[in-house]
Amino acid sequence: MTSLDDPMAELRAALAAAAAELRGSPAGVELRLDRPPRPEFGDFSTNAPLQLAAGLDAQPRAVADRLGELLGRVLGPDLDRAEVAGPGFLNLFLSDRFWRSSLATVIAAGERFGAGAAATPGTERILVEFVSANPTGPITVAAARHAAYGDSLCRILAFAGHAVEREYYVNDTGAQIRRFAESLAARARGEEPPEDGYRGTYVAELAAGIPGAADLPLDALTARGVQLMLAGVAATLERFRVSFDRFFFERSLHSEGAIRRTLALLDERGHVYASEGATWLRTSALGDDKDRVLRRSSGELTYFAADVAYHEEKLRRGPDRAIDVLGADHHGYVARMKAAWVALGGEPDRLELLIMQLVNLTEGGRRVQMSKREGEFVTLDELIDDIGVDAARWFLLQRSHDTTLDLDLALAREQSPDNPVYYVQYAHARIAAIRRRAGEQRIAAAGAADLVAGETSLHPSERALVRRLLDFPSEVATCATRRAPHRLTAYALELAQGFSAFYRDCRVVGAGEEGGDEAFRLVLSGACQATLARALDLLGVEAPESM
RNA sequence: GCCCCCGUAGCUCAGCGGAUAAGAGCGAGGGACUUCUAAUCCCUAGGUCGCAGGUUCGAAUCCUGCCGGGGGCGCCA
Repeated sequence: MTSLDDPMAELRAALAAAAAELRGSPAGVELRLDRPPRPEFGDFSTNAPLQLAAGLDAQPRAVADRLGELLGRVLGPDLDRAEVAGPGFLNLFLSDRFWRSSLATVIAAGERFGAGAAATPGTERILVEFVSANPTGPITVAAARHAAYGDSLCRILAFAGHAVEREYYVNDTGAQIRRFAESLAARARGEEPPEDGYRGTYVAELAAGIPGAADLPLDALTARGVQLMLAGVAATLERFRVSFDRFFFERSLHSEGAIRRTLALLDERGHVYASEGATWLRTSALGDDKDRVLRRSSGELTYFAADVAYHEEKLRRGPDRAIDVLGADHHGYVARMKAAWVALGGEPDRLELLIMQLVNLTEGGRRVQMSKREGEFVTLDELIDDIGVDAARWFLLQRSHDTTLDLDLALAREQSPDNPVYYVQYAHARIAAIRRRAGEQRIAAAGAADLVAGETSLHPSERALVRRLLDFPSEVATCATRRAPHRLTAYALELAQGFSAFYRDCRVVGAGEEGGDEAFRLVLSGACQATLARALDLLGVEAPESM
């Protein structure tokens, strides 16, 4: 997106131009345009005078005065007035001409509105690994949160202009897998799984789906079981609108000697030593609180060793950045992986390890129990059957990834305005209804109209709605850089609220007779609908035409 | 023993790379419109931003300590 597609970027540029005139080159200072809490403080406020005053050795309020004048010259009729406030803030009141031409800019940008926001800091090739749940059982609600988060993050990063690769790491070897296979074998023979095995009923069902399972060698049964389980997992994720570019199998690291090569490489670089019969990686030299075992005294490789090799492989593929979305139980693992990454020659900042917090399901305030041990856990399939994909994704995305999330099934099921996802979808559907009512002719006429030339004074609800629309590009950029899809749920809700208020105050179809501007309102509704649809798409939630 | 997350209105939570005067939804109370989808909107009440220090012209936001809640780790995967 160029600044020509983003009215706020143009406004910021105008501010920078005025500041530059005051001071030459405003290098090193961040000139911010904030949204004041109340309309009396204007449409936007800036701390620029405070920032500039220090370098100019002048009173901030005097600087604010002069900046206001300069800005008036740069913005011309777009600026209604500028007021100095507090210690040296400048409150800006934009004119209807600004709102009108801004809407025209948004419409001209079309599909590009809000896209490519990452261009300024630079686009990157980003490898995102998420879910990576062991193929020993169905996707749980905790993993569902990973799926929703990782997928939405990828959508946002891609929309912001990055090249994103989505990857699922499959732990298809090791002790857990062995227990899984043994449980399958037991079920196939009609026996109970071993004490430390997997006891869920799905194991028996899976075993029943493997011809001759009771007589297969354990290796073959393992391969078949993992394959079937993973197919089920992928199908569930597909249903949840989550897809991957690549499933990476841990087994391939063993069979192709990648782990051995990685260990040799680390040894060459002097990061490895032997002690107590085990082989260790000296992670403590790189920020970890102790060294970590790569090969146990028994000769067995650790899970960590495989993961180091996996990251060596990632590093060799040459992405600008790798993001690992990990479970809460992996937080102790962050320091050692980061150390390994650096030992492998990676730049520390190019590996991001994001820790997801847990999900609690509640039902009207009561906690719903989830116990994987007993095989009585809520699966993603069950969650989708209960509340639907849209509600599930929305509620799982609503909170920051690093905070514990309570999902109220009763609320998520509800089809009422109390339920935010329905509220937002309803606003979208309602706009669709208005446009159907208007008909193609009026919409075409509105599209051809000169919005800026409109004479009528805008209703406050119209201005407020345009302003919320203009927030979209920077909101997307923030969501991308802070890896924070949850902010988009808040934005979508605010935009929907803005539309609902506008809808109440302003007749759209046939507005001309009541003093409003039908063309402007049709175009505004359309832009609002498109932006709601885009925000929902980035969250992986559908935007219905009718409800 | 070590580590992570959280503590903001009655409830659920945004905000937390500092900045004028703290936000939303639900719940509570009051009201509007009788429509282009009432699956709506507006107003009111309600907060020592866990506590105590510190940095700063300025802290819910950054730092330190403490208290309370949740969770994790310690050649498991």
